[in-house]
Order: sequence, then structure tokens, then C-alpha cells
Amino acid sequence: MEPQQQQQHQQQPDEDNNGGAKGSFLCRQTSTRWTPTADQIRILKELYYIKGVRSPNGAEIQQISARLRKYGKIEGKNVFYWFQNHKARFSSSSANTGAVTVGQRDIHGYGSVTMQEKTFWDCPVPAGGSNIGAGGGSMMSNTNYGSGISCTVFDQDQEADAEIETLPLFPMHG
Amino acid sequence: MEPQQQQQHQQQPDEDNNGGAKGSFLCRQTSTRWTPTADQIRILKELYYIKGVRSPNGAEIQQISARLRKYGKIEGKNVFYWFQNHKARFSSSSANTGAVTVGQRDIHGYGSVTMQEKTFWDCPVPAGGSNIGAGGGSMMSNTNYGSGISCTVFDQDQEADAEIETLPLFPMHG
DNA sequence: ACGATATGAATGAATG
DNA sequence: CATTCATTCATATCGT
Repeated sequence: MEPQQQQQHQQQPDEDNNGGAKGSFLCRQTSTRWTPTADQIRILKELYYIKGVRSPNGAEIQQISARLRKYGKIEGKNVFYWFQNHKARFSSSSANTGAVTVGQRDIHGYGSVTMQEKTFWDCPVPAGGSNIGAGGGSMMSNTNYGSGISCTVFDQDQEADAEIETLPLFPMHG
Repeated sequence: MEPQQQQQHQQQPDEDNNGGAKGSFLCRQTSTRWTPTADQIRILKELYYIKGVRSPNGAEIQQISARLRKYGKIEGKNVFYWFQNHKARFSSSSANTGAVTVGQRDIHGYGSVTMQEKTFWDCPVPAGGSNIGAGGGSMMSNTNYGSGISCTVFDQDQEADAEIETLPLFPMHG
């Protein structure tokens, strides 16, 4: 899910293993577990939300991991698990017509921010992450209710560098 | 001093607690995490120890949270996390003076990991079972997403508290 | 006030 | 795909 309200801030794209020091002091990396970088997360989310990737095949996983590898060490299983978890965790609920309107009104024209439904336990996770608009829009699989929000498409056929750039549609607490 | 009983004297569901954190989240919503009240804790423990509840299902969680809601605001995820944490934390032992592994990590040591059957991608992960790669070919290539997609923002793991929209995220390191 | 501890929350990894 | 385990971060609260 993505209500990253305080989640361990992933370090910068330190094209390296999970060393990085998560904002603290950590020596042993022991490859305990994959610590995705911000870029990796971003790309994964884009694949998930924008492209609608849910259960990539082996080949797809390879490609994705290969692409993400530029931003940090990653393995196929990481990609696999990520999608699995993401899907299981905040499944977009396909028909999320609800669109919980977080916030009172679109003071800034955000519109309604939809939050993930989560699995069984219900309850919307704390809306509003660190940033305002954030929170993780989980939808856009089929229901596109043309929101006023404009989105920019990222190039896919591009080579490495310019993966995409999360468009900042929200005017951060203007 | 019980390590697991450091319960703070929570008060009744009145005020004082986190005001409307979820209601109005400005920049810093300080995501006041759920602070269980004494009654809630008591009930949860009863459910855990007496009734043996360990991993309530969605329905169970709903019921529990509904019941606990009378003693203070609570959400399904709180119940879920509570049981998860409680089980993970105080699963076996009971009272122990401290001895908490604070700042410690890597106390374990995976000797020989039981490598499972390798899968398509490259790592040990569930093999078979899914119909992936079978007549699928649902690669991202054929996925049409460029039709006026309404996009959702992907949160950013940064402290984007300041204005940022004008920042081109392109790797134009110059 | 600061540091230690307890614990809520998040998520990667694993299993059924 | 659903559920659970494991690990880690973040923070409220208490002790000093």
C-alpha cells in the first residue's frame, strides 16, 4: 500500500546493495531482505497502476527486474513478491466506485483521493501520507472516471535513464 | 515490570487523544498512531489469551473492532496489527525483564537454506501452480494505457514538504 | 529533556 | 491467490 506515512525512507538510488543505511546505522546488510529504492518503488507502482501489471510472468519479471536493477540491486523474486503483496495487500478492488473522499473538498482541485481497500480488515489506512495527494491511488484498472487530474504518460520504449517521472499533479499544500 | 505490560494508562474515548488526525491532514498529519485504551487492550488480551484468537479473519476483525470501538476509536487494521504484533512478539515466553533485542539484529543465521526448485526467473520462488506464461503473453507491450489515462499519484517517499512540482525528475545530471 | 523501552505500523518473504 | 511469518521503522510513553 502506499500510505507511506512514515515508512522507512528508502535511501537514494544508491545503485548498490541494500547497504545504504536506512537513515541510521546499519552495518550488516546480510541481504536480509530487499530494500527497494524510491525509484524502484516508483516504477513498480507505475507498472502496477498505470500499466495494470498484476502478475507478471517469468519473462516479464525478468524484464522488470532488469530495468529496476539500474536503480539498485534487485532480483526476480523481489519483483514477484512485490506484485503479489501489492495485489494482496491493497487490491484495488476492481470496482472501486466508492472513492473515499479523503479530505473535505478538493480545495486544490485534487478531486477525490481513493485509498486502497486493503484486504479483509477493511478500514482505510491512514489517508494522506507524508504528502497531501499521496496516499496511493489504487484504481485505474478499468474504472476510469476521467478525473480532472491530468496525467502524463511516461515513455516506455525509452532506454534506461528516463524511466519516467512521477508527475506531481498535486500542488502540495499550496 | 512486565515487558509486555507496559500499558500506558489510556483514558476513555474522550478527547485528548489524537484529535482528528485523519479528519484534517495538513502537511504533517503526524499520523498519530492508534493508542489503544486500557479497555481495548484488556479485551484484546482476553481474545488472545483466553479465547485463543491469534489471527482473526476479516469478519472477526470487524466484530472485534466494532466492539472495541465503544471504548475508543479503532479500526480494523489496528486489530489486525495488534494480533500480528502480539503474536509475533509475545508468542511464547511471557515475563522477562527487558532483554529486548534493541538495536540488535542479525542474531540468526541461515545456514543452509532449503533451496526450492528454481523457477523461471532466477530465484527460489513458488514454482508451478500458476498459469503464468501460458498463452498469456500479456506483456506490457500490448497493454494499452495511453488512452487518456486518469492517473493517480504515486506517493513519494520523500519529505516533499516544500514545493516541488517544478522539479523535473529527469536524470539530467547535466 | 533525553534515552530506553514498548509497541503500532509497514512491508518483504514465505507458506498453504 | 489468501494467509501468515519475519523484520524493521516510527513513535508514544515512561524512567531517569
